[in-house]
Parts: sequence; C-alpha cells; structure tokens
Amino acid sequence: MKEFRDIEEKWQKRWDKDKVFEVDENKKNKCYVLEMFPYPSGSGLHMGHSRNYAIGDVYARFKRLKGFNVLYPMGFDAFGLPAENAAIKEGIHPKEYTDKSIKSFTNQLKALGNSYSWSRVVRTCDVNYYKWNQLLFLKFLEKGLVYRKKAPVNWCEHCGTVLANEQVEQGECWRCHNPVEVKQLEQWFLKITKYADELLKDLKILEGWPEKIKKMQESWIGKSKGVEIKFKIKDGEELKVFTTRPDTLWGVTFMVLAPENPKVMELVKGTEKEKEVKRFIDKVVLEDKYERTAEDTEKEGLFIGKYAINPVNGAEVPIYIANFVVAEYGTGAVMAVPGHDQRDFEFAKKYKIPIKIVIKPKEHELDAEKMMRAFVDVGVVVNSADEFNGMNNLEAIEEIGKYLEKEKFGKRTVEYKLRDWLISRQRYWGTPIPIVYCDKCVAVPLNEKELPIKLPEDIKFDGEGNPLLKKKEFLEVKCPKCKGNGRRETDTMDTFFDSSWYFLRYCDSKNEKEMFSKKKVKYWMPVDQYIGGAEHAVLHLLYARFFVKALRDFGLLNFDEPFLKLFTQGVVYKEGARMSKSRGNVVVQDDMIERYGVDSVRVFLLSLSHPGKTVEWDGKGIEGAYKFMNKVYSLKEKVKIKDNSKDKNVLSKLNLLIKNIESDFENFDFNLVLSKVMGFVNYLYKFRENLSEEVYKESVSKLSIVLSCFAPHVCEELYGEDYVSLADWPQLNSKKIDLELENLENFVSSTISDINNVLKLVKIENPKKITLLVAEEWKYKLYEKVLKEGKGDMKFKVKGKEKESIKLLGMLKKKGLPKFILNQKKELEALESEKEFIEKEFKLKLEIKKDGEKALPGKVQILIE
RNA sequence: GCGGGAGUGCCGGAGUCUGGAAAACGGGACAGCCUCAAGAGCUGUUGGCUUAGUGCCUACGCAGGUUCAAAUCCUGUCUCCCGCACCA
Repeated sequence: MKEFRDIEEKWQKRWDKDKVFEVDENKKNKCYVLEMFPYPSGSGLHMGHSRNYAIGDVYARFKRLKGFNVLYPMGFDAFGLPAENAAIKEGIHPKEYTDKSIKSFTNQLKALGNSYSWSRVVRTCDVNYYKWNQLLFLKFLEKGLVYRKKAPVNWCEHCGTVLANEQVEQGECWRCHNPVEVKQLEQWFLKITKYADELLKDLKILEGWPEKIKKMQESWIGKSKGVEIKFKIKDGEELKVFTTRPDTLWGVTFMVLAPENPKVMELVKGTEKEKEVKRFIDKVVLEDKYERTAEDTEKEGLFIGKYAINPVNGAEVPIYIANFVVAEYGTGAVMAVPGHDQRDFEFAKKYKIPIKIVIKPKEHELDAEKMMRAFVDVGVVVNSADEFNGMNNLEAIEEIGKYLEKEKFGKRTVEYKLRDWLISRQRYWGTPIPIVYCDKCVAVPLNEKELPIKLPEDIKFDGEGNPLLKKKEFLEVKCPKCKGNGRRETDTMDTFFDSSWYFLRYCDSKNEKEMFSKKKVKYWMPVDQYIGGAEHAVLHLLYARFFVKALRDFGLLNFDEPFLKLFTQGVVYKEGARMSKSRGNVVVQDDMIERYGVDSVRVFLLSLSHPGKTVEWDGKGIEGAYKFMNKVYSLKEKVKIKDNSKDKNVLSKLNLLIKNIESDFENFDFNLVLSKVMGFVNYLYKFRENLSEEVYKESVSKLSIVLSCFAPHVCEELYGEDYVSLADWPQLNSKKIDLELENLENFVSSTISDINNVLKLVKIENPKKITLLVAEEWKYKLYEKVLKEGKGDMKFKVKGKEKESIKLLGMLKKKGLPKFILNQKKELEALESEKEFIEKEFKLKLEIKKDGEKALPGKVQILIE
C-alpha cells in the first residue's frame, strides 16, 4: 500500500534524524526493556522474528508513553558457528558474512519501525566488545572461577567442537542435532557450580519470571540433600556412596559402580575378573551415553568379584558395575536397595539378588518375594536398628543421617546436578582465550596490558579444523612468564560467554576504557523487562545470572539478578514445525510489509493470539488488520458534523478504553488491547458525524497515542503534533465514563434473564404479581420508557438496545402481566396487585464490574407472587 | 515417572481470579446493497429445532458435587502440547 509505505518512510527517517529514541541517564524513572539479541543469520527476518520484536517494541513504547526513561537497545550476537560454516560453504570470510547479515537485519528491524536506541548497538565480534570478554576471563581466573581440566566432555563431530552440558539436548547437539560423543579432553571450565546454591535460592526473588522457566532452572541445578556414606571394601580401602535415602541403609543388598569410575579397574586389577570387567566397560562406554542412561534402557551389569561391608550392620554385599549409574553424579557409586528403589529392584530381579524390606506401609506387611515393584512411598522403618524401627521413614532420614555423622560412618552433604560450564570451543569465529602454553610454565594467562588478543582476520578456510592452528603469526608467541617459546591457545570462547553480559555493555556501549561505567550500569540495571524465547531457560538465562553474581562479587555490580521480569514469547509454527530457514518453511516479512504496510503487519501479528502462545501461521487474517488500519487512517479526515449527540457516549467509551487497557499492556495481553481498541475505533467511526469537533479531535488524538504502540507510523501521522512516540499517556477522566450508559444493555437483559430464572424456579406460569425493586441509582431511561410508554405496542421499529426493551415488555406480557407503572420510589409494581403477601422472595444481585472508585449499588429485587 | 500449560462456534481467541443474558474482537463462509465488472466499503446471517414469535432445546473435553444460579468454585477423570528424565 503506497500511502502507508510513504508514511513509514517519512517517520522512520524523522525518528532517526531527531534521535527520538536515544536516551541518557536522567532524573526520570528508568525502564530497561530488552529483547534477547539476535544471532544475525544470512536469511531475513521471518514472521516469527517480526512477532517477537513487535512484542518488545509495544512494551517499550507503552512504557515510554507512561513517562519512563526507556532504554531499549539492540545488538548482535555475532560470533558463532553458522558464520563460520557459511564461510566454508560459500567461501566468504565469517566477518564479511556477519557484517552483511547484520546490515540486512538492521534494515529489517528498522523497517519494522522498532523504537531502538540504535546508537548503542553492540556487536560481539568487535574487538571493542570481545576484549572485555578476555579481561573477564582473566578476572575469573584470578578469582579461581576458571580452571583447566581433563575430563569427559561432550563432543559434536559435526560442529567439530566440544559443547557445554546445557548445549546437549537428549544426547544431541543443540545446534545441529547430531549425536554427541563423549571424549576425554583437557578444556577450560567456568565454575558455575560455586554459585549453584545462590542460583537456586534467588529464583525465589524472581517474581516476574514464568513459573515454568524457574522450575526448569531448579531441576537443572538439581539440588538434593543426602548423606555420603563410607563402605569398607573387603580386603581393601573404602568406597563412598551418596544417598538421599539413609533410612534404607539396612536394606542394602548390593553396590553398584559406574563403569567409568576409575576405582573399578583398581579393584579388579590382577583378579580373574579383570578381563571380563574390562570387556564390559569397553562395551558400555562405547554405547551412546544418552541412550545408555535413558530411563527405559534395559539395565545391565556385572559382578566384579568384590564385596563391600555395610558400616551399620557389617553385612557383606556384592559389588556390581552397571550401565545405569552415572559417573559424574555423587561419587559415581550407589548403595542399592532393591526393596525401595525401582531401578535397584529391576536390577536385583534380573541378577537374582535378594530383596530386603526395611520400610513398610502402616497398614499392612510387604512380601519381598511377591512384590512387583519397589515400595517407595512413605512408611514405617522395620528390620533396621532397634532405635529406628517403628519410626516414620521421613523422620528416620533425619535421625539416621545424624547417627551416621556421630558414628563417623559418613557425613551429610548436598549434591547438585549442575556441572561446571565448559567454555572452550575448537572453532575460529569466537573470542580468543588469552592464554599461552609453554613447556615449562604450562598454561600462562596473559597480562591485562597485553589485551586485546585480536582474532586474526587473514586466515584460510579449508574446512578442516580450526584455521587458527595453521596461523603461525598467531600461534607462535613468547611465554609471558619465562620468555621461552610458547604457543597461543587456539580455542575460542563459547558464544554464550559473550551473551552473558552484553546487557551491561548496552548501558555504556562506547566506553573504550572500561567494560562499562559503574555509574551508568547502576542507573540502568537491572533489566526491568526481558523478552525472549523459552529455549534459553537453562542456557543463556542461567549463564547470565551466574555472570551477574560473579561480577557482583568482583565488586563491579551492586545487584544480584540481571532480569527482574521475563516474558517468553510463543513460537510461530508453519506446517507443524517451528518457522526456520533450515526447515524451509519461512514466511518473510518483506512481502507482507510491501503489500499492507508494516503497521498492519504488526497489528495482525499481535492480534493473532496472546504473545506468549505459539501460533500456527495463517496469513489470511492480515486482511482484517489492513482494513482496520485503513479505518484508523481515515479518521484523519473529519467529515461533516451533523450533530453532537454522541459526544457523551464517545467520551465515555474513550475513557473506558484508556482505563481498561493499561493493565492489559502490563500483562502483555496485547491481543486484548487490540480487540478493545478495535471496538472503540468502530464506535468512533460509526458516530463520527455526530460528534463535536473537540470531542472528535480529543478522541482521535488519544486513540493515536494508545494505538501508537502497535501502529506507530500511522499514529504519528494521525497525531499531528510533535511525536506521538514521545507523547504522554492520555489522562484518564473517570467522570466521563457513564456507567448508566455502559450498563444499559446489561441491565435490561440480565433483568429479563433474572425474571426468567425466577419463573422457572417457582414454576409459576402466570404469577399474580411481580415486583421489581430497583435501587434509586438505577435511573435508567430505558426502564422509564418501557414502563411509562410501553403499552404493549411492539411494532415500532427499533434497533439495538431497544429491541431488548421490546423483549422485556413482550415477555412480561406473555406471562400474563398487565401494565406497569413507575412510581416515585422507582419501585415497579403490577397495577392489579393483590393484597396477598409475598410468598417467596429472591434476591438477585446484579453486579457490574467494579471500577475501583465506585461500586455500583446495582441490585434488583424481584418479588414474585 | 516429574514439572509447566491447554481443552469454549467453521477457525484464532475473549470470558475463569471476583459465579449472574456464553461466544467480545478478528478471520472464514453465505446472502444483500453499491459497481459494467472486480476490489474496497456497507448491511445482515453463520449450534439445533421451529408454527418464524417477544418461542423451545442443546452447548464451554468427560463424569459427579456445591449453589436459586457454574465455562467460572470443588472432586474425580480423559486428551493434547512443552520441558526434564535411571541423579541414587
């Protein structure tokens, strides 16, 4: 639509020129609205993106209108694999690819009309940004939060790099969905586990976060309280196990070690079992780890010929190794209680190991022979030490824990599922890790002054491994410590490192001297409203929280959490799958914008459904949004005034609208805002000839302010003075809301239904008398009309509300009721009333939604005889 | 198995917190007006029955319960989507 397109261009240029959305620290209340910054890929923005960014923009614009000093920045998560892969595939440099992508992203975001503060753009691939990554790395190292360790790590062959635990989804690489292998490698880890407890605890203060995301983090951190118990190995040293169920300690009938547990080979060394055990381990370890440890995988194990001694009763139990035990959790060894753990139960059945009952239900006995599954419910301790028998097992967990500590059999501990974060990546397009290796000094961190370590740009991509490995100038350096020959670290940082603090950099993105000015960060942070996808629940959202806590402990920040409120948008699906380039089911925004104008597209995308819900793409509805925008735009031209009979009504509707939508905005109920605004626009449009100039102007002006969040360009045009984007939210004038007017229809119809209900209730076909007692406040004209004039003439032509009045009259008449009159007390009584007294009385409350200031006395009593 | 969420016309979705004419708002379909025509715009219809009434009946996943009154509150149950998953 040409006209809309012209308007868009005009205003986008003006916004840019006048720096309308640029902000500085000032005395106003600040509001930091942030969307997760995008990864700039070569393909354009599709409808999923458009919807997401529209959501953020509506909120930011709303807050701006409400008088906040709104920081709403945009940037690019510009390092990462896809750029590198594109480089290999298409033969262009990742930098070039990224620059190009960022450019096209920027253009498309601008085309969307989003009110970003463009001067603050952050690009993580700029030295100016990533040098601070390097500084941070050194700081982490200094504080003992970074360490290098040889460990079993997740390796994605397809991406040619290791991955963090969080980046493995059901055994597959989060990015390419190829199976992940386990490799023993020496890598850099970030000690996120140090903050495990705080990360868990502080979830409680994140009231503005979706429950779902918090639960996901909670289970990812996976805290469990238990006891570490020492078992002696017969003729050997001791073996520690971790258990959350010390109450079942007397029911232990075997032990199981993870095959990877180094203790295993030590134990069998030189015994006749050695070969067999080795074969078993090799077999199990070769298997895909995810499959092996899936819940429905058949349990397999092997007795290793050794026995352990239960510290509390001296019982000797056989030691097994088995596929279902995870090496990394707890001590990589478990005490098995088949009576009270389903996994142990299955294993015991398979290998014919005895089952011993030590907890039983209150009411009946258990027979270990006949049990079909383990008893895991709450019960009573039996067959254990005398002092615990008869105790409720939950209580026994506590007591036995204490007992074990007292007897020095073990100690109470806490275990987490959370693992340290592996940040090394064997890829080129990322932040170089500021480390030099040297034969003498091992791994030497660089001095701060030597930063930044620039990522060399002049390199060759042959598709084989990390090109940095072949870049001599980069590779060969002097050891900073001994000045001998050293070799630079060629691994780069996980890009989630970049995104863990970018929101801080926005506060002061051009600072050359520091990561950020503490003062500026203090003003803007924390982010008031964060918006992004739920898929980052245990990735970015967890890492960023960790960074903030760590930086706080470095003395750089003075708050505990980066994001006060979080909104997770829904995904746009097409043909049953998430819209994405790789699936080839994208609908790009450009064509649609070209045809209908961007405001229509924005309105359409947000009217579809609640922004938090996933939607299946169906472009048909755009027509409706387009019609709506046309109608809105046509309000620019005032038609001839016939009369001003609707002034009151329109003002009432207008103020009602302003009142109602504010909380909808806060709750992200944008679909509701839009439907309410549409309702108002229809009303205004319908009666535009019956309005005084003032009222019309006021209506259009206020409408354009509230609607500017959704349709900023057309609304700028409509507003006509200054920038609507910087206007003040319209003042609510509650007095103009005419409740009588607004509730008229409601009142009549509900009265009808009340009478109906009452009639049904008392089963009187022809009641002798019906009395309606109406409160003084209900001076509804309609009632007067119906009851004064309504002589049963139902044939006068009426519409709308008045139709209802006919319905009321007719209905009453049909029920055999004669004329009514309205008396001074606003009591309505049947004329031919009997003196007989009322037999039944039903009070029917007619409650109208409260308006906060004045609750209506709305109450009608219907008395029937 | 655990956790989160959802079941309402042909479709997307309001309404549920705070019980009181179910279906706001939008899409789609159908009919009419306007047009040479198309589009746009406007008007109406869109659960069933119907003698066409100002009528009756049925309906908010299913089954119960509370209540004068339930989509809404309570109990049970089914289905679907999403996340985690042998963590001892």
